[in-house]
Amino acid sequence: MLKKLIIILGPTASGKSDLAIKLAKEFNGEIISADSRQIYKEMDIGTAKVTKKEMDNIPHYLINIINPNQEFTLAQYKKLAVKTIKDIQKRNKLPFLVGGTGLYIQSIVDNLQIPEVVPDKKLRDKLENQTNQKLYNQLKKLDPESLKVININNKRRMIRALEVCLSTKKSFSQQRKKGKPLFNILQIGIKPNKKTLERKINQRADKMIQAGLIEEVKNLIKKYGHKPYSMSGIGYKEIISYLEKKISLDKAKELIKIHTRQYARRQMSWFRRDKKIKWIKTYLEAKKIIRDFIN
RNA sequence: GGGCGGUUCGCAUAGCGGCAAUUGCUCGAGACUGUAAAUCUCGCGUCCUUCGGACUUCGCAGGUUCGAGUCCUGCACCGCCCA
Repeated sequence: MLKKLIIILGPTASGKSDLAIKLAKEFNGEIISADSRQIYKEMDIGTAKVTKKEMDNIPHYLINIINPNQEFTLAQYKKLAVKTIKDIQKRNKLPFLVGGTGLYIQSIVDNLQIPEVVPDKKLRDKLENQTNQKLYNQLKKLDPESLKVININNKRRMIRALEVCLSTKKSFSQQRKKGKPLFNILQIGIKPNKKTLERKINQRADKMIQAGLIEEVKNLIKKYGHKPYSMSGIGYKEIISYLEKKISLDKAKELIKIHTRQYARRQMSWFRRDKKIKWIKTYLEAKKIIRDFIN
């Protein structure tokens, strides 16, 4: 008998965190974050982390787990998340996986079998210097199937596919498999209407600036420089451009809003694929679905 | 009042006689298994089921031409300079 897991997902700024906290209070739950940016310590304002106070004594996991100059991967996330969820279940609490990183969520929902090939920096650098056409030709030989899913212009993903092929001597596409379900899962999605979401996104961006996003970015640059991958997130890259005097503050704000909107769109296009998601509008709807699910 | 320069798909931009018209952004749709807030693809005048075809477009009104976004004339609006 699989143990139960509730997933709360939705586009950025849709109110997932608030909803999840309320639900966790209601159902004796604890929260595991599924957010690829909130894993970083010291990146609080720009990633819209909930504050200690907002957490309202509900334990939150997988937030603030690594430094901004460290690397983090899907495979690590999956291991940590599964372990954390099981741990919560062992203590007879209801785990709530909450976030907007579609791939992270899918790794749990579909129990993705991630090829155990650790990123090989040297190989990646070497491949990085080759032309896309060359990488494409090589992939065509080693794993033609993968080209159905990877475009010739997508160097990053061609490199990963080659990395897996070369290291395992097997094709990458053969190894992208789903495992047996790990949990009995209920997926709840928040789908705000477009106008509302756009308004919330804009308001949140302005609030971030007021709350000291610029200071946060300055401090991060001082400690880690502006090169780490963590600084490529929305809200950070734009403020960096502003601090480097490439754009005005108004322009930076505008770009943050645009990029966030585009991100929300990409998230929705990811979520739309999963027909198991139950889309809701209100807390009460969510509460009812969960009640039915756990009884 | 005079002299230039401009007016092209939401915004910006190309176009100097064969064009439904370039490019970037926005916007819309989509892909996604160890970087995923990343990376990448497609679409974007209207209509037709398609390779494709039909129709309407480049400030407005005329003109030249087989053919005009492109040349000519007039008008309107915007920008800069001289008064």
